[in-house]
Parts: sequence; C-alpha cells; structure tokens
Amino acid sequence: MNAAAQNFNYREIEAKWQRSWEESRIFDAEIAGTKKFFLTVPYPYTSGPLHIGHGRTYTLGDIIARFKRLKGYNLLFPMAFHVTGTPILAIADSIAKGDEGVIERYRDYVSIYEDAARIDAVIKTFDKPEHVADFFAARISEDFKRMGYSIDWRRKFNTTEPMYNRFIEWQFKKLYDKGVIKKGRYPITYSIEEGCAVGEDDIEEGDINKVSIIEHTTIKFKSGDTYLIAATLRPETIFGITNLWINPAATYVKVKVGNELWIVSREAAEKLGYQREGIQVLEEIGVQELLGTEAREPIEGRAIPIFPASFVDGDVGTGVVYSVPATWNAMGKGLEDLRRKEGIEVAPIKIIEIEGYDLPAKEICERMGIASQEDTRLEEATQIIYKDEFYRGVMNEKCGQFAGIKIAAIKDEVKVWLKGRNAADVFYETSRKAVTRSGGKVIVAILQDQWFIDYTPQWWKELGHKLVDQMSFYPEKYKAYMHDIIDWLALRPCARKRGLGTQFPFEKEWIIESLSDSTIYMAMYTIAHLVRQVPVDALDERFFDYVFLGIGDPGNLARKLQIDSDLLIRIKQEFDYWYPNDLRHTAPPHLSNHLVFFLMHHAAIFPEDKWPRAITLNELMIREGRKMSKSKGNVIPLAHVSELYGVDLYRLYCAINADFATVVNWREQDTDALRKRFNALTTVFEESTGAEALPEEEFSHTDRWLLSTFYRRLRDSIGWFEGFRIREAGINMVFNLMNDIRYYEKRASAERRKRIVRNILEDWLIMLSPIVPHICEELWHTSHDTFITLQTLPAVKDSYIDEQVEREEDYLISLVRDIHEILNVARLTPTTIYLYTAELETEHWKWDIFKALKDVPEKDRIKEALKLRRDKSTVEFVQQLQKNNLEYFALNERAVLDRERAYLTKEFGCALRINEEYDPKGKKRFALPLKPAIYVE
RNA sequence: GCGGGGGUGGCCGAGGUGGACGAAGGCGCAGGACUUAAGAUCCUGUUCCGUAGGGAUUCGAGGGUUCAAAUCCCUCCCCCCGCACCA
Repeated sequence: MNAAAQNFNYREIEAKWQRSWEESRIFDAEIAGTKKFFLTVPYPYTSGPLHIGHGRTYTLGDIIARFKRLKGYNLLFPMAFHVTGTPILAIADSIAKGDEGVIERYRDYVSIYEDAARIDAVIKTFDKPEHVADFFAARISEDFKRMGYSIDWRRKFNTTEPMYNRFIEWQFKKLYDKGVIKKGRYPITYSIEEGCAVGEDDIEEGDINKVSIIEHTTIKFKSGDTYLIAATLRPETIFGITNLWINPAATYVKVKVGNELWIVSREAAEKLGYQREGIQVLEEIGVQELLGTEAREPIEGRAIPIFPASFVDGDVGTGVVYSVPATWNAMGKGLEDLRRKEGIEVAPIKIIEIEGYDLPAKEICERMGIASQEDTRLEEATQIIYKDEFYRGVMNEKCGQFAGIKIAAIKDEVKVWLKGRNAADVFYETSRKAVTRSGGKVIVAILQDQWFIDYTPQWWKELGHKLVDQMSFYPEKYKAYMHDIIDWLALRPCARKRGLGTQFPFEKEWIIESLSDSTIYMAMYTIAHLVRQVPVDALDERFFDYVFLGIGDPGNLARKLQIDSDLLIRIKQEFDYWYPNDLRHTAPPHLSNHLVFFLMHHAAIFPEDKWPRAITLNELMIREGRKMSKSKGNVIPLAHVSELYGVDLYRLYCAINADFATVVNWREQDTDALRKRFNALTTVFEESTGAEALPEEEFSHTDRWLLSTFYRRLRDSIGWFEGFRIREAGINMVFNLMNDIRYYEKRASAERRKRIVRNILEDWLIMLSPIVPHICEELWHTSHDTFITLQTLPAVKDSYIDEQVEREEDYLISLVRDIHEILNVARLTPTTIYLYTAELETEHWKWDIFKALKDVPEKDRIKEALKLRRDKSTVEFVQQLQKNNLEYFALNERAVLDRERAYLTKEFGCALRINEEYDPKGKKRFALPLKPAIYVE
C-alpha cells in the first residue's frame, strides 16, 4: 500500500476521457423514459475568466448530475452564457478609450488562455463588447469541459442572441398582461458630465466601496420670503434645534422651487435640477448677508440664529445644516468653538432620553478626549451616539406627540408628519462622494419614467409562498429565509437606458436589465438546440405561448408562422418532457435577487406542474483563510486547476472539504495532504485491476468482514448522497474505506487485499465516479468497454452485510486494544497472554444476566438483575456493563478466540492461553461478556 | 436593535436526533521503519496522572434539566454575514 509516487498521469487521463465523452456524445440528453432529472446551475457572466471559487458551485452541480445519472435518471445538465448588462459594455468602452488599468487587467485575463505573442491582438478586438463576451464564453466552455462537467453543450446560447431576445420579450409580455409592469419615479446614480446613469462598474472604486442612494429629509426654515433648506438624515431631532450652520467659504444661491424660494448651496441647487422638474436657479446670496439674519424653525416658529461652521460642506446635502448640539458632536463642538471665539452662548436642548447619558454628544467627546470640530474622530463618536440613540433612545416631553417613543419606532413617522405640514421635503444624496472612472462627478438623479416590476400584488406573493412551500431547499434553513424575501420584495427596476440585452417591448429605447432577463431561462435550455432551426421572425408571442403554455393548435400555428409543424410539436414535447427544473444549484448570495425572481416569475407565468422543485446552495470558497478577489490578487483561474492540482483532486476537495453550508477554505497544505490520500486510494485500485477476485467459497471471516463493511458503507453513502450530504458520503467512501482496507491488510495480507478489493472494485469505482470521474473511467476501462459514467448504481448487495461478522470483528478489535493498553501501561514484554471469557463455568452467570437484561431499560437493570441473582457482585457486574457500554449480542467468544489464535499470537509475539485453570492473580472474576479478563506474564 | 450562522484540543476543522466522545479527518510536533543521506512514503504516539485494561479534567463563561450533556434549557460575553442605520 505504498503510495510513494503518483502512479497515474492524471492530465493525460483527464484529456483522454473528456475527449472520449465528447466524441461519444454521452451527455447529450434526449427524451427517453419517464425518469428524468433536469438540473441547472446559473450561467456564468462572460466578462472575464472564472476562478476556483466559482468552480465549487459548478463542480458540485456536476457531481449531483453524475450521481443522478447513476441513479438511473435521464439527466439534462445544460449551460449557457450571460452577456446582458452594463459591465461588458463598460469594459469594451474603457478598452476602446485606451484605459490602461482595464487593458492591463484584461491582458492578465487573456494571458491565462493565450500565448504572450497573441495577447495584444486579442485585446485589440475587445473594443467591441460582443468580442469580449464571445472570447470568454468560448474559454469558459473549454474550462468547463476540462473540469469534466457532464454538460449537454448543444443547448448553449447567450443572452444577447435574437432567439433569446424573442424569448425575453415574450416573458415581459406575460408579466405585462398580469399587470405587474409599471412606470414610476426612481432615483439613480448619475453623471452630469456623461449625461447618463452610472452603475457600480462605471464608478471609481465602485466595486470596492459601493455607492448607494440615501434619502435625506430637507427641512424648511422660513427666513423672510425665502426658506433656508437644511438636509438631514435625522428629522426626529428637529425638536432639539438651536441654530443653523452654513459654511462661509461656500456659495449659496436662491432657487425657485414651485412657487417657493429656497436657499441652498450652489452644488445642491444643481443636484436639485436633476431631482425635480421646474427648478430655476436665481441669484447668489452673500454668506455674510445670511449670517446676520435669523430663521424660524417650523414646529413652534422659534427664531434661530445662523452661525458659520467649517464642517459644513457645500457639496454634501444642501450645504445648510441644522444644529442639535445635544446629540451631534460636530454641532456641540462647533458651538464650543463659537463660544471661545465669539462669546456666543447656546444651550443644548435635550430631546432624547437615553440610559447612561445626560448630554450624549458632550459626554462622548469628553470620554474620547475630542477637543475641537476638526478632530477626525468626531465621525466615530457620532456613530457610537447614533447607534445608542437609535436603538435605546426615547423621545422626551419636548417632542410633542412623539414623546415617550423609541427613535427606531418613530423616525419615519416624524418625517411623514413634517412633510404633511409642508415643513419638509426629500433630497437624494449619494452615500459617499464619488466620481466616474473618467472623473465626472456622481450625483443622484430622478428618472421620471423608470420601468418596474411590481412584486407587491397579493395574488403574486401568495403564489410565491405556495411555490416555496411545495419545493425543497438544502440547506433547509433557506426555505424560511426565502419566504421572508418574498414578503420584503417590492418594486424592482427592470430596464435601463444603457447596456447589452433585450429591448423593452413597450418602449424600445429601454433595455431589459440583466437580472430581470435571467429568471425563467431554464425553460430555454429544453428547446434551445431545436429553436435554432426556427427562423427568428417566427419566434413571436404565439410561438412561445404554444410551446410553454400549450395555447393554440400546432397545425394552424405552424402554418401561420410558416414553420414545420412536426418541428413545432417536437419542440413542445421537449419542453413538456424536461420541465420543470428539478434542481437549481447555486450560492446563497443569489437568494435575495436572482433566486427570488426565478421563483416569482415561475409562479406568475407557469402552471404549478412546471414550477421548480428544489434549490440547493453551497457557500463560497476562500483561499488560505482570505476572501478571493481580483484586487487581492489571490485568485486561481479555473483554467489552471488541471495543471496545478489535477481535476479529480480539485473535485474531491470540493466534495469532501466542507458541507454545502460551510465555506470551503482552499489551502495549499490541505491539497497536498489530500493528494497523498488520493494517490494511496488510486494505488489500491490499480493494484487490484489485474487481480483475481476471491470466489465466494474461499471467503474467510476477514473477507466477509470487509465485504460487509464495504456494502454497509456503500448503502449509507448512497443515502447521504441523495440528501446532498456529499461530504459525508465522500469521506465514507474514501477515508473510512481506506482505513478498513488498511486494517484488512494487517489482518490478512497484502496479496489477499489485492484480491478482495477486486471483489468490490467495480462497485467502489461506480460510487466514486461522480466525484472523481476521470480516474474511475480509466480504471473501469481496464476491464470494460462501456463508460462508467453511464453505469447505474449497483443494487446494494445487502446479503453481504452481516452483522454477526462485524460484531465478531469489533469484539476482536476491542480485545486487541485492551491487551495493548495493558502492555503499554504495565511496560511488559509478554511471554504468555492468558484470556478468560465469561463463558467459564464460574463466570457464566454473567452471560445469563447479560442476556436477560437485553431489553431492560438501563434504569431498571440492577433491580432486574438482582431478581435473578442476589449477590453484591451482581450489582458490580451490572455497573461494569453500563460503564463499558456493552450491548448484548450472542457470540461464542471461545470459538472466535480459537479461530483468531494465530492472528493474536502474531500480533503480540507470544503464546496465548484461553480459559485455563491457571490464574495466579485471580483475574477470572473480572471477565465480562464480550470483554475477556486478561492476564499477562 | 432585528434576522441568520458561529465560538471545540498547538492550529484548521467534524460532531451536536443526549449515552460507544479525550472528541472524525487533516496540519503541526515526537518517536520508529525505509534510505549512504535528505526528501518522499509508511507505522506509532500526541490533555494530565497511572507497572493491568483505570482515574482526573476538558468542547466561549456561568447556572440548570438528566442516571448521563460538546450535544437540551436559561443568563451572559465575544465573532462573522444580511438587514437596518449613519449630513
């Protein structure tokens, strides 16, 4: 069992069988029989190469697919490519513009696949988005083949193909008919310079430091015939206002909003122009002019002063800030500075009661030693105060009708109340200052006519819940989570002005957004290869209505569409046969976006019998304890797996290293360890391929033990596999069985091991083939011309599972362990070992009681035993049974020991005497059933 | 604050429907075999005590239920993720 060197050229084997599978087209799925299984894993986005983290999900998907094949299912596992959306477009634009950063990144990517000499030529073509997409789609499908995935490639497509566009249009028409496609106002991130919406990919560092849209409340402070407009995220603090702040270094302007005049910073005025209609910017207003005046707060009409402050930024909010020194640090500090310099005294107004603080802002500053408004830790201090106040704070009596209520519960109500009094309005701001990759400022603009999918209708949510109830999830916890997500789901923008994809059928200048066009596309897999034979023009609403919903008569329809009616019928049959999607396997980050849309759209469009049946999810993969990301430079491309580790080893690692619910940590050290064990395993296999199996009539006890153990493990593993507990199944079929084999070899011999392994070899290989298909295929072919991939799981040979045989071996194992322990503790080298079983005449009562107590609950055993034999030793005996956890089963100990005399003698290198009279230390009385007394000389 | 997941031996990481759990597996470490040697590989050991199969103490902290708790209940502390929230 020496696994010194790698005994196979794994790369060669991988390539050989992948070629062979492809040539024999064994993964091309055709209608056959009633037991079908349709498995999908999300199609990859083709903006770049995939790495080993992505590979986990696809690999587990393939393992499931291969297992289901072994279970006799007619299996469909298809794949396609996702091209829709803005990222690929943004990449092509950047490359066309000569953006060095992006070009460098893509040089890296391309170098994974191309010779250095070809890289620049390839990059040159990347000025067109379709070239980027096509390049990576082609490489990713090669990667997938090289990973041994059992995909039916005839059905591949990408999401910008005309046939797919037609399909998506159909989907949106169906949704439109249900009344859930709507138009409305919607805030977006926007670049003034570029004059368009910008997303994560367009924004400088947008991928690392996300920019989100924040709704601020603007509060109006009347000042003469104008209003000073202060933006805030904490409208509930209005009750504690003491003054307004403006920055003397900023510029303020008068703006006409409706028939009101507002005063805001120049920057804010510009932003307002993108957020409201009919904004008119009037003249500038001098800061000194403002500082001299007073404004009136909108609740009681108190006059409040306007002070200068350096911390106010004209480019954040409205450039006007209202001051609540009791809770806000900067304000408190600003007032202190003011007092020192100008002698102006402003008393904070306390409006929030919170345990542990009197005036929180002041106290936290004291605690943290913050002295002025310039201190950089003010931000941190504000955060602490905010959390405390928000969750624990209660509005006090100064807050009118809101007194006595927790901030967390009242915040929105205050906002609504203020708006109702025309004291407040809304202003959107980005969560941080951001610029586009070409340097343009990012602001928030409001689209007046954004298209949405409205997920709020009650009928839809009910269908969604019903669907979820009917399906299964693994890990199961996600089922409850999915119900919650369905409840939370509201409006979702479904189209953009920019990007690749399908034109929005109701307004052609909009493009359907990339998550909205990936919801029911699994249906497309069932027919994609045949739809290619249909002219695109024929793919109208009636076509898909017929294929997916059975609406219309095929003969008539074929005539109208001018297509072959047999083909049309065939396409429908294909859909009817494969649909629904029996299992969708993906990762948890998709739950609250893709997966919920997937479920909801199925619920809305398809009848119940076409609803998805199950979702399984695996956690992500990290590397050496850290998240994998391009920016960290710690990704391993999927394309390098074969070369660096070997595909089967990678697959084994994915299968065995962690359960679905656990993050896999890809550690180099662990791959080395696994490689050793994997080599040892394949060596055991290889050494048996040429061996002659043992005939049944020659089976010894040890042979029967191994067979029994093997088939028990096989049976357990199949059960685990069916429940997606692939890790347990894998560990059982690799590690545990290897331990069994090693033990067997010790008990028997290396020669005999080779023969007995031959008896189980084929069943073992079949069971492992979903996980490590290449090596299994290779070994299978040493004695077969068929593909192991197409075998069915052996009916478990239950007849080999023999409890008595296993018990006898357990008995022996525990005896050997006991003897070793004695030798070890007593530091003896034995010349003779004496064993005394409880079968001895003087001890035989123990067996009798043991048997009698078989079904007696533990509590009653002593009582029960005493009924049979009134003696103190009986109590001790029963206690010993408990302590040793001995469970009754019939065993002729003497016969087993006689049979194993040679083994024991060899194991301990000394003479063995069983149940002799000779007993110098009186050990006999310690004998227990199934646990002989031992005396060593 | 809410929702979800965690805290296990030198480290990583299983188990967790209560009992066979000093706790799988791996890494590391120690000893041994092989080797001219190193490496690789294999074997043995790896909480503490013990010259007879035993005992003691362990699974974030503290309580409890039980004949029996890493596993169940309560309280607390800490970590991660999502939400929320943040001029």
